[in-house]
Amino acid sequence: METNDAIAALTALGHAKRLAIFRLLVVAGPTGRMAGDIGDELGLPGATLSFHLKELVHAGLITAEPQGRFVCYRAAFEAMNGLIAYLTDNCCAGSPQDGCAPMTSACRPGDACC
Amino acid sequence: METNDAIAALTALGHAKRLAIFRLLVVAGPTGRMAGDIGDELGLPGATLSFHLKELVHAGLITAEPQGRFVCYRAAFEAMNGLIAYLTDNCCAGSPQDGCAPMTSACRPGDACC
DNA sequence: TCGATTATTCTAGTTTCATGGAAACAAATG
DNA sequence: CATTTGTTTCCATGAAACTAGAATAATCGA
Repeated sequence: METNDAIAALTALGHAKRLAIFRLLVVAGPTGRMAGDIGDELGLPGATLSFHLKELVHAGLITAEPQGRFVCYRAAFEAMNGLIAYLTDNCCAGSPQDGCAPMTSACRPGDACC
Repeated sequence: METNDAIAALTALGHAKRLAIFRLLVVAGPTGRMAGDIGDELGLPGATLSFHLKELVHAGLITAEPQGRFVCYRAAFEAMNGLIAYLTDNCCAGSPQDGCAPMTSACRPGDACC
């Protein structure tokens, strides 16, 4: 993932309503959710919802698939994983013995940090 | 990690200069870097650097430790890992068989998604 | 075709953030 | 104590983001 992509993704997620939308779609999984469904669940006016959905699509974090009158939104899991990889890339300059991170569930055996 | 903490962290990272600072500290590992050192490396004026460092500290992503006239900044790896865990928490409502994510390096065996 | 439903774009008002020079502050040094 | 060096705070300016009502576009059922 490029730096600019990471910034775009992080900026998009750094907002309460967009993070709520994204989390909703992450939990929903590959099935996704309809736009109106999301708006109902989060109590967002149409225009506001549409604005934030567009931001998330533009950041590459979700995808939109029109289905007749409806639009199905889904989390882009590859982008999410790419973002996570970007944040941890080359941590501690690749010297695990530095013990930069505690052994948490977010650490993987092959990581530089762990 | 609480939702508000995650938002604060994501907002802080969603900015080119702050992301550069954070990445620098992630690569530096537990040793950390001095404030002036960071400013030199990234070419930031003192005031601007101090502003962004404060934002990152406030978001819990880095820590500051005064050492005489110097201040050593370090990445808060636990916060970083907590943020990553927040993003992926309960993905696909805990049904791995949905195949919500491809098997990437960011996926761990125990994940709901993978 | 017509009306109802769903979603997006337009638009304007408000708020919030980023920048960096100058000044202030703190700690070490002579 | 005065000076130097490293860092932070103050502040004014300019830029960008958020919100949501109203208008618009697209689709479906009757």
